[in-house]
Amino acid sequence: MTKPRSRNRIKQQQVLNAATALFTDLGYHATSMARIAQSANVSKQTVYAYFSSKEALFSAAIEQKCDVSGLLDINHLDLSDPKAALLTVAKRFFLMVTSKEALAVHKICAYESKKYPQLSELFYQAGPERLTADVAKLLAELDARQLINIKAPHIAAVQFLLLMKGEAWGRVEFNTAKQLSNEEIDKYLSDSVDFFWRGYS
Amino acid sequence: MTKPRSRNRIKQQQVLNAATALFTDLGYHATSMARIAQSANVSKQTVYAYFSSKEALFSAAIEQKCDVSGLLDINHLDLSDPKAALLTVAKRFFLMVTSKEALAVHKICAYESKKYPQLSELFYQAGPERLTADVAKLLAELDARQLINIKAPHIAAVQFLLLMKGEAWGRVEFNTAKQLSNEEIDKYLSDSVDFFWRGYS
DNA sequence: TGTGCACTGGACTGTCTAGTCTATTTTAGC
DNA sequence: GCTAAAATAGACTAGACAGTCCAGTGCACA
Repeated sequence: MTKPRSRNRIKQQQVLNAATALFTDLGYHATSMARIAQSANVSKQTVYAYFSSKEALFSAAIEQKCDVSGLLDINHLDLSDPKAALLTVAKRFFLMVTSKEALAVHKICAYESKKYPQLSELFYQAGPERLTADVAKLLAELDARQLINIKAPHIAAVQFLLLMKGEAWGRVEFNTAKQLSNEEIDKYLSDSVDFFWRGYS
Repeated sequence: MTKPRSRNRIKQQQVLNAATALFTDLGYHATSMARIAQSANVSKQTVYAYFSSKEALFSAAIEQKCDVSGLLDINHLDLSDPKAALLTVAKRFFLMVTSKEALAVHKICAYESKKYPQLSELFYQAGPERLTADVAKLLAELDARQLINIKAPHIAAVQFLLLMKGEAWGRVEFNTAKQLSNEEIDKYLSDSVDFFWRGYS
C-alpha cells in the first residue's frame, strides 16, 4: 500500500499540501488522518496509498516547509551602502521569521524534536544554518571590501540574526496580548543594525 | 470532587511535581492521567480530587515552572568591573536558557500557545519579560555610573539577552547532532560581551 | 471505640482515531 | 468500448485515554 502508483501525482501533492496546512495550523496530535483526507478532497484510502502512516506523512509535510534557500537573496544586494544592505537583510529575515508558517514549523520541530530527531535536524540545517551561512558570506564580502572589520563571519552572522529577532519575535511566538507596532519594529531593526555596525567597524 | 479537601497538601504537591516532570519530559498529549497518578504514587481518583481536569493540572504544572525571578541575581554583582559583571550575567542566562527544564517549558508553552493563551502569556511575563527587566535595570545602573552609554536600557537588554543565546541555544533546542563545546561557548559569550560593550561605550 | 474523611484499586463508559477491509465507481490507455 | 489500475465511501477493528463510579481500607480525632 505504501507504493505511490504511477498515475496521479496531483493527488499526492493535494494530500501533502492539506497535511502541511493542518499540521502547521493545529499541530500533530490535533490533526487526524480523516480530516486531512477530507481537506484534500480525497478518500482516506488514497492518503494511505501515498503515505504509509501518519508519521510518514507528517515528516513529508514538514520537510517541504523547512527550506528557506534564497530567502535573503544576498547576491543581489547593492553593497555601495553596506548599512542599508544589512537593514534590507534584517527586514527580510524578520518578516520571514515572524511569518505564521515559519513560526508554526519552528514550534512543531522544536516540540517534536524528541520523537522526530531527523526532522529537527533537517529543519536546523535547511533553516537557521542556511540563513547563517548566507549572512556570513555577505559579511565576509563586506570585510573583503574593507567596508567592515569582521574576522569571524560565522559568529558575527549568528549575532546579527539573533539581534534582528528582537523583542517582537518572542511576542509573536508566544502570542502575547501586547504586540509591537511596525514603527517600533522598524526603529528596533535600524537601531540594531547601527549597533551591529558600531561593534564591527 | 474538584475541591481540595483540607488535610493533605502533601499529596497535592506530589501530584503537581509528578505532572510537571512528565509534562515537561513527554509533552501534553503523551502524558496520561493514569501515568501521572502512578508516578505520584497516588490513585487516579486523588488526582481528580485536587485537579478537576487534565487541562487544569497541566496549567498548574507549567505555571510553577515559569518563574525565573532572582535567577540573574543582578543586585549582588560587583560593578567595579562592568564587563566582568556582564559576562557573569551572560553565563547565568545561558545556563538557564539551555537547561533541560527551561527548554521544555519554553517548547511546550510555544507549542500550546493557541490552546492555552493565558499560559504562554504567563510564561512570557514570568520568563523573558522578567529577565529583560532585570538586565535593563543593570544596564541603567551602569549608565548612571557613566560606565557605559545606554539611553534605551530596555532595548539594549533585549539585544544583550538575544546575543547571549548564541548558536548553542538553537542547537540545544533542536537537539542537533553537532553540539558546541564548553570552550566554544565560553569564547562566544566573552566575544559577545566585548561586542556588546563596543556597541555601547 | 466509633464516626467520617482521605485515599485506594479497579472496573467501567464514552469517545476518538490510526489503520484496514470491502464493495463499488471512476478514469486512462489501448 | 474494454480492461485494469486508481479512487471512493463507509463500515469496521483495536487500542488508547479522560473521566466516573463504587466498594472497601486506613487513619484521625472525639
